[in-house]
Amino acid sequence: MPELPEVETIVRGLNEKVLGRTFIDIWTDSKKIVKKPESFEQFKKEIKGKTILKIWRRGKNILFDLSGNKVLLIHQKLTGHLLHGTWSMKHRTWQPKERGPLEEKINTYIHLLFTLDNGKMVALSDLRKFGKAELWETEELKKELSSLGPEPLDRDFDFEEFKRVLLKTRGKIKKILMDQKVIAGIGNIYSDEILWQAKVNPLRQIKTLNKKELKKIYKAIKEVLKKAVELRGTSTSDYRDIEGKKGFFQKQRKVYRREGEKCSRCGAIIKKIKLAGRSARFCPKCQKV
DNA sequence: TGCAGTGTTGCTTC
DNA sequence: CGAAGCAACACTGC
Repeated sequence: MPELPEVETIVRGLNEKVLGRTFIDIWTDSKKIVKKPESFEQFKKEIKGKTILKIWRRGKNILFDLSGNKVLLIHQKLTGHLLHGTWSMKHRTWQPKERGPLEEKINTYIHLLFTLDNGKMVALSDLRKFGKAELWETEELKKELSSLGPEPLDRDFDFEEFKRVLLKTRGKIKKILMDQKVIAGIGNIYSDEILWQAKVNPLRQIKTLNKKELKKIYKAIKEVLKKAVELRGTSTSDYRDIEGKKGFFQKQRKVYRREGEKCSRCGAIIKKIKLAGRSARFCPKCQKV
């Protein structure tokens, strides 16, 4: 569900709430969500008593640096929500900042619940159960994460680095932008928005892009992602932050889930097509093939 | 009613 | 090798 800006918002929120806290208990109703170590019991045993030193992000992965050289990795995939608050297990209820039908549902889909030493909790709610939690040794995790592409908002992700990673690949630009091994953190929403801003058609083959177009895509990556982080992510559907609050980027998205509407730049009708098994939205007039 | 679609990833198949 | 298809799972909307 969440891409880089949403995950960044969650990480910032968690850093404000749970830094220095110690895990005292873990509950699940769905042991399969824990992928590493293999048994949930082992996972629980190893995390209990560990203190949270720092929370950070690599691509769309949320990482809790723990005492004892361990790292807890959480990936929310399509429908995960990582939340902070207090729940009564008897009623499985949560008191989020906003109330509504989604919040009620989020409560029912809580499958992993960490209790902290101040009585607060961190919960992973996930309708489709694609999300995962893993416990790694710090050194092992470093190797695991090294297969990801560069962080697009890092200062050293400059135009040269962008060209270097992009021109190694072949295929359609939209698919490549979403490839986590090429650049980390971009998914369906932001690849659509980036390509609209750069005026590049999602079907364009990498090898046909000229320098001017590459430059525009590079610039759009930085600008769109930065803006989306500022606006705390996109909630066109069910994305929420750790307190249950919506983001604001949906108000200024240009193409994502806007098929049939007029392009704000040229007035043509936004089109939706199938690309690499996903839907892609773009303006057929200002993003010509 | 039934089936395509949904923000992800990784494995299998060709 | 790359590209495509699909599975993991559950719900919504046409």
